[in-house]
Amino acid sequence: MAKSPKISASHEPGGLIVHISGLLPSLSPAEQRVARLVVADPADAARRTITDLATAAETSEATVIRFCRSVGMDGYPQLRIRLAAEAARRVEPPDARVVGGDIPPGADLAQIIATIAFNDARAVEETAEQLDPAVCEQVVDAIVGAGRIDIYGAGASGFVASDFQQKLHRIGRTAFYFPDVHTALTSAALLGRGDVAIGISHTGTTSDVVEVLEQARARGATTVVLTNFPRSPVTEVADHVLTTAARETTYRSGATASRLAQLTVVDCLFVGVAARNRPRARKALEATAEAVRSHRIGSGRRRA
Amino acid sequence: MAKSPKISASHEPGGLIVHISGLLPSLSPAEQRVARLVVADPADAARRTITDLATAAETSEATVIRFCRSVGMDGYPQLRIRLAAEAARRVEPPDARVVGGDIPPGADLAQIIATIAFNDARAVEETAEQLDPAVCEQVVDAIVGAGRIDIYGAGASGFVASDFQQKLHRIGRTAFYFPDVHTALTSAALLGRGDVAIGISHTGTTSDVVEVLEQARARGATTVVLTNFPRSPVTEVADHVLTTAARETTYRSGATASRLAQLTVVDCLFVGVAARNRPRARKALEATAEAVRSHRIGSGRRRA
DNA sequence: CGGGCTCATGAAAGTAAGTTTCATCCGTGG
DNA sequence: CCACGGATGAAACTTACTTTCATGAGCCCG
Repeated sequence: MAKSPKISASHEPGGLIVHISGLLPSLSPAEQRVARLVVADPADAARRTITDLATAAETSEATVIRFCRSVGMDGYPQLRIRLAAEAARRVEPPDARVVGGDIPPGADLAQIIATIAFNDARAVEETAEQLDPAVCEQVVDAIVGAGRIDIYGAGASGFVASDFQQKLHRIGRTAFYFPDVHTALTSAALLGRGDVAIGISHTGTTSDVVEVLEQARARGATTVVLTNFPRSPVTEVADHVLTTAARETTYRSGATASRLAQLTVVDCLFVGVAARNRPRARKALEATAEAVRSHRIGSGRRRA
Repeated sequence: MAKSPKISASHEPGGLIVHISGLLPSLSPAEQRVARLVVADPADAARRTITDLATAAETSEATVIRFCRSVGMDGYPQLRIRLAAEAARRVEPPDARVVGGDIPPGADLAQIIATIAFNDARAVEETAEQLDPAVCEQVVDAIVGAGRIDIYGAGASGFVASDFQQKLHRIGRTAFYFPDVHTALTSAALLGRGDVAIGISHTGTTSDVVEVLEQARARGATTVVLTNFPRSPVTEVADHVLTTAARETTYRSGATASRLAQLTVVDCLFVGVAARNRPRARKALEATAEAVRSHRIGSGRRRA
């Protein structure tokens, strides 16, 4: 009953391929042919059926099975999935993505997508890393205790401001968003101690936002700003400064990365506020979700 | 005419799991049980035999096969090796961040921030991975050649629609965004061949968006939809389907991750369109940037 | 030089896995 | 109430995988 060696490959966390090529010389000729195919292109081998692989190696299925056993596998299917896993792992992302740089003129869409996504994801991650939880906490405190929350933002930041307003509203906080300076100033004039004014400005230089926060602060409201530039003019009129970390300098991509970063911060604040009063917030969310249900098609799953 | 848009599963470099969770709602109950097992632990699923998996999902082998086909695989073995590859690739962050899960009740803000950022960044990355450049290209073509572009989106998706409109407008494309159904329908009725109608709906079940696209399509316009669920009702009225890959199921975080994913896709399309006519787009961008300069404090530099 | 040995090998039999077919069941809308 | 269409699993079927076994090549020793 003296059978094949069967070198344990189960303790081969990283290198099945290495393992195989290591004991390649100890294999029989026919098995070596199989081994060489496998080592040459693991991913391809994983795709083949045993018969297919046997044919490619100019041998029989039996030999392939023997090969499997020789390298420590139970059988062909096991080898197959191990190979697939192995092959997948060694797909390095060495592709030098342009970090924060411009899209090269000749780029095709696949490249464009990769570059944009990379930068966008990066902006979100880096923003989170540099966000000061202590400041967030203070802002959350202010919002939770506020009688009223006014939110301002012009242009692209206006979307974010509006989003924030909608979120707070959905969990029952009294929040307003003003798209234009005049109504914003009017509203700010009516703020008082205990109220909160939040300004959003990517550059931190939007005069409208500065003016409104100034007004709000003069009335005794707590002022908060969300900007990418921690020393911009707007930070001078803010009690609390929250910053995003988008590197994007050009308007090339319409400042989407900074928008995403802003939305992420807003989301953090929102969840922070909601977490303060979980049951009530949950109930409010459910109620609002219910309200739009009639505009949905089908209650369960969709289509066939 | 009843052309159903193809759900590109063959093209799908990195996100089989994401792809599956996107399709989850469109699957039959028994298939959903299988899908859930697979998504929960791909590596484990890859190890199982079809009979084994069927038993675990309390169903028959036939259903597992149906599931394979539903997600675009040829059969079970193919699914298996793809799963193995997938599982191997995702080098899980050692830090046990809640992926797509809920924020634990006792969480402090630092945790909340980390969790949210992780999920948000993930949504962006995974969306990019599963985006089909070919479809994007077609959409870009349509936009570039369009006489007029109408964009629709309700609720949260409305922000994205509006953002898209603004972006296109800034580079000189004639684009409109309609916040309410009635004006949208009116506008859609005036579309014709060569025009483009773009609908944005996270769930894909927003009846307003479906109606509007239906109308637009009937008038001969090219219809495009951006959704998280590739087999939702809205995809039936779309010539081109673009999908996001946000796993977020609860409304806990106000669907921010899906919003970010949508914005990323919009950004890709925008850059794609702009890249078609670089000089003109650049000039347009500069002109619009100039237009808001007077609302900025300081002429150029900030900080000290 | 040849008998008996080992070992590699593939043909073929055998078993298990995967796939297809089909009858049944269930809910839906006329 | 019936017709219909979709979902589902049992079973037939096909393909893939595994085992068995006979063959034959090399090879050592008589």
